[in-house]
Amino acid sequence: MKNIKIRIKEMVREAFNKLPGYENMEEKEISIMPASRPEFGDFYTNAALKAAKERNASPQKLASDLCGKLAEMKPDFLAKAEVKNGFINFFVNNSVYFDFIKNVHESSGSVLQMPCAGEKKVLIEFVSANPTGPLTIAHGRQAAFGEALARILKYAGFEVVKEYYLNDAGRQIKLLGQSLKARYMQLNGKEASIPEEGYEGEYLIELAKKLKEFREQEDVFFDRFASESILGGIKEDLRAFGVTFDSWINETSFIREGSVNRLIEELKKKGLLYLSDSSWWFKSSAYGDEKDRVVIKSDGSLTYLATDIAYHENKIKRGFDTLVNIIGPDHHGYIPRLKAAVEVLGGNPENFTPIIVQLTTLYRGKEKLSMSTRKGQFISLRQLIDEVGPDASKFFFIFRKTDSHLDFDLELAKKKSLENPVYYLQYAYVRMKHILKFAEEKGMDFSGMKPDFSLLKEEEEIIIAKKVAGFSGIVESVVQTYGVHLLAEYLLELSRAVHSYYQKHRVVNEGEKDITFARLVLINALFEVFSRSLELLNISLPDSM
RNA sequence: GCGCUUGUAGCUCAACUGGACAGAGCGUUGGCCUCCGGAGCCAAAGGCUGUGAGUUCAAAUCUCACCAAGCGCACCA
Repeated sequence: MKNIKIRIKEMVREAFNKLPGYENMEEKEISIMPASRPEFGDFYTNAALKAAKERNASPQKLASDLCGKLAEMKPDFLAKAEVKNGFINFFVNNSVYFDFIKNVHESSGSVLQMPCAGEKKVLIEFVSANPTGPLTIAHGRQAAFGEALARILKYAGFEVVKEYYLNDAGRQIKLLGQSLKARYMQLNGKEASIPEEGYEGEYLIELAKKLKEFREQEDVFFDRFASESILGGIKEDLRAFGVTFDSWINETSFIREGSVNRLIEELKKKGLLYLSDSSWWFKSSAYGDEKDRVVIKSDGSLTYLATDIAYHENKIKRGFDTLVNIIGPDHHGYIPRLKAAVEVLGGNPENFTPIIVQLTTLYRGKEKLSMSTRKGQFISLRQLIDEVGPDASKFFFIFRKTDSHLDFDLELAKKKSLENPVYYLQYAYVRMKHILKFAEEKGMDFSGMKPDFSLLKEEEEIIIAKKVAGFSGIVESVVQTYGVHLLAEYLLELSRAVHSYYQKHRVVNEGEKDITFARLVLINALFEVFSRSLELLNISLPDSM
């Protein structure tokens, strides 16, 4: 079944076509939006206001002309359309929503699977933390968001690849190796100190203990041992968190294959690199960056930007239409130069989509937990998972939009009360399951029956039917805006609908088989969208509490 | 000093990208347990959208200037 919004849109377009001077309205000129209050119907459009302005006409008159045409067309799904203040309000027949419920029932939910995105390849690069320390909660939020976004885009029909870019070369790894070596020496009773700007976290002491039985080692050994062990820990944490990657790609591979050097020569030939102060600069300022950036330092070594350019060339060559980079706010200054790189490499800068995920502040009740990565005082993602669990963590990370700073209260996340939205969700989920199970246990036989939705007249039942039908619209909004939190909010709305309905009306009544069946079908459809939404957000809920 | 993000009910946050009287949850106050799990439901109170101007039929949303918080401003990532 076609999305009700699309059907209204097509109808409005047709009505426009019947009015002289308004033929061939552009796609974006007609937007159909959910109404904000009941007296405005189910949906409304401001198309008349916009179109009239463009053409210096009276919006009121245009709106009522349009409405006249709509009335002539008499679409079966519309109860009425009326004009108010130049807006056109649409009142949809409730039967449309129940038809949809019926479809969900008959297809066992597969009608909910509706690709709406068209064929497009999307690369989502996220987390990409250096293997120099355990993942932090900042990475956790990025991981939770990236995974959910990937699932939703895939659901909508995109081809999606989740990728982790591994900085496994360079100064940071050296510093890490030296820090580990210092810890190792200390454990063996020798004088040694962590290098300037080195890593002081306790995790290196733990790692050094594992090395205790080894003899004196070369520096390279420490570099490799430290980064490989830490990477192993990162992978374990991600597994515990339920986040997976389709592809791991190493910085060193671009250096080893020579693609960095080749690319640098090409850019030199194109005049995009120049020599100054015995180092090579990328002309990023010509593409919107505030200044040019060094790619080869005066000592001859490469900056990270050099390999990043090679990496993004690689992304483009693999044929992705959209490049999503999920990063923390501390890297936002890096965006203009990467965008410049994408542009000179022949990619479309419009499709380069950086998403900045703002920081999370942890609270324990009222107490703010301060964090410093360098000193090694922080709550790692692993500690968070151990304390509040992966599912509650993921929900809290996801249900705020990415560009707002997040306050995460550990006490709240663990509370078993309705202050905690995760419990509210769980309870709704369990209630639905319980109803369905209860009905089954009663052994009522519905075989051969068709649900009669005309029996469902309660306000709460109509609300549920509308919410279920709204699922595809929510998915569509997420695809357009990358606002994953919209789906989390939708889940809370569904939960509210469940609790409210449950409180007022009994679903399973042995004496009234017809209405029981219709209600069960409704609850089942609701359960179906509920489960799918959870799956898209990568959150699992227990079957009982 | 410059740049990015944020500022909305007591608290945590929405507002479908410029739409109608700015909405939820928690908290507060007052009601609901014969009956599928009351870990719930219903109702009320609560707002000059940080401040001040501007753009237009229409601004929380766009422009400018201030104020406040966070983060950046390297031949570090």
